[in-house]
Amino acid sequence: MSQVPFPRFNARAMADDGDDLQFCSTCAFSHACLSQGMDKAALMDLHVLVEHVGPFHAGDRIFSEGDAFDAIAAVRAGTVKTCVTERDGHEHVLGFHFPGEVIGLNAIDGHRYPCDAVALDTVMLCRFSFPKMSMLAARVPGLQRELFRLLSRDIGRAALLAGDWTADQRVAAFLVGVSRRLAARGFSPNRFQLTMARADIANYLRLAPETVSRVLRRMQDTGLLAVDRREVQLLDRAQVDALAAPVLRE
Amino acid sequence: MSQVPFPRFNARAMADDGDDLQFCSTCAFSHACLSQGMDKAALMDLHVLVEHVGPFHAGDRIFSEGDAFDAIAAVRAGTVKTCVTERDGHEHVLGFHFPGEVIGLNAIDGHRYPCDAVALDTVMLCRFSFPKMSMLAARVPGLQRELFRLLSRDIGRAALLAGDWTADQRVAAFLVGVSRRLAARGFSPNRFQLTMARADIANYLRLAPETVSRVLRRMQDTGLLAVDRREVQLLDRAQVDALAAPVLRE
DNA sequence: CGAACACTTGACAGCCCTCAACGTGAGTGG
DNA sequence: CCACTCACGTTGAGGGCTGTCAAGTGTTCG
Repeated sequence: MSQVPFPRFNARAMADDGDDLQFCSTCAFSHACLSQGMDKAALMDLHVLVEHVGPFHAGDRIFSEGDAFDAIAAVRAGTVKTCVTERDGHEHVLGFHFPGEVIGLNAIDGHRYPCDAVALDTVMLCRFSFPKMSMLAARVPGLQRELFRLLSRDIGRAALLAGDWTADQRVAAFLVGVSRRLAARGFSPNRFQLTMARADIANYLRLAPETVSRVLRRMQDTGLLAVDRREVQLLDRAQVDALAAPVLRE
Repeated sequence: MSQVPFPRFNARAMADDGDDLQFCSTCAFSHACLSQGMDKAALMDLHVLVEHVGPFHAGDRIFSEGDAFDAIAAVRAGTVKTCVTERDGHEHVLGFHFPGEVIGLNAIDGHRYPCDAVALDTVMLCRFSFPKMSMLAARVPGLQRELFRLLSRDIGRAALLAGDWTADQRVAAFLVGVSRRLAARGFSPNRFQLTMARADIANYLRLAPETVSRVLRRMQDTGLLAVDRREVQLLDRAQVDALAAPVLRE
């Protein structure tokens, strides 16, 4: 759990990046970058803005609550957990962030990060200076739209788990959510590895770890899925979807 | 519960508006409008953008889930409830919006309103065309910053009630929140009228109406507050604050 | 005055948390 | 190769908070 500063641009890391175009296609800003409306000069400006940082390793702190905010970041590889720590030391998991997703948006108001971000495995990031990005957004309507859209979407997402759902509905919604987000990156939607511990899942869903265990056991016994340690296989996708539907509002 | 379209600018209503400057000082965009950095021409542009709409009356629908999104609105007077209706007809209250606060921000992503907005009493609004406001924001850095800030803040707010708090903590946090927001508009922080029904409060807090009743009764019995129908008086502010503190992260 | 509605109060049950013990797999050192 | 350790996960028993159901009270409005 070593403290790692949010490092600046690392020339060595970038040299290893491989195909930048392919990278962009999975990035949260791909819509903005690749939209036909955006002129070449602006696109170049955005790419110059990017700083590739990492790797972070499991347990590394990417930023901490209270740190001065000056950048948002897109996850390029790995999984990031965002959480807050109560005064009594108890931790609240706010969310998990997979490749292509953006962290730090909730820090714009307040100019400080309102939560910690922790790497769950080996994480690579693309860092964007927010002041610079704001200036660019003023010149590039497509980028401004994209930022507004990402921010707006997170408002709705945060409200999803606020309902008074049962433990089964919550777990099902979590699994469906992970499945969809991984599938969007080309992974198998019905068989995947969870990168986070049971305790993290439980904490995120506002359940006890024991309850998550019991729900997974019950779902396995009824043939909805197969679980082997952190590998999950959705056997009866229709049933799981049906359980998750009210939570996801479908 | 009559269906009312989101009306266009009403010249008669505006004629009754009184002091526009005072109005602006309580508006969510006052920071943007009154900031010294904003040039006169841009300020005028923003004012021209405003359409005063209303009045809406208790039960009137301001917009409905699925309506095409083209405007956000600042509440000028009254209280607005935002909510979604499940397939089974059950309603989920997402939030209450007091004068000076903005509704519609969560509609930017998706281009449709993701929830209903209902007037709880007599409501007056200031309507801003979002496409026009975006264009203006590109020219006026202060306005773009303000929009980013409002969006970012709502992400954090939505996550507040997602924790696994007790009924007492939830009710206390609700009362403290209302108190602060009303106080910011110049009302008494320790004695105020709730504009929403118990059922709406309970629904918003994910509790049963009976539980809200019981908690209020208990708090009254222990001297924390006095309740008379919808009038609430905070008698032991320190205790109520202490109960609400973990929910509000203080 | 009566009806509709909002709110309150009480009894009971159910879901999930807490506490405790046990099982399992990965890493380590002998 | 095996024993040990430790973190993680699972399983079981019991209790508390809150939801549900039901009935009663008070207020507003026609």
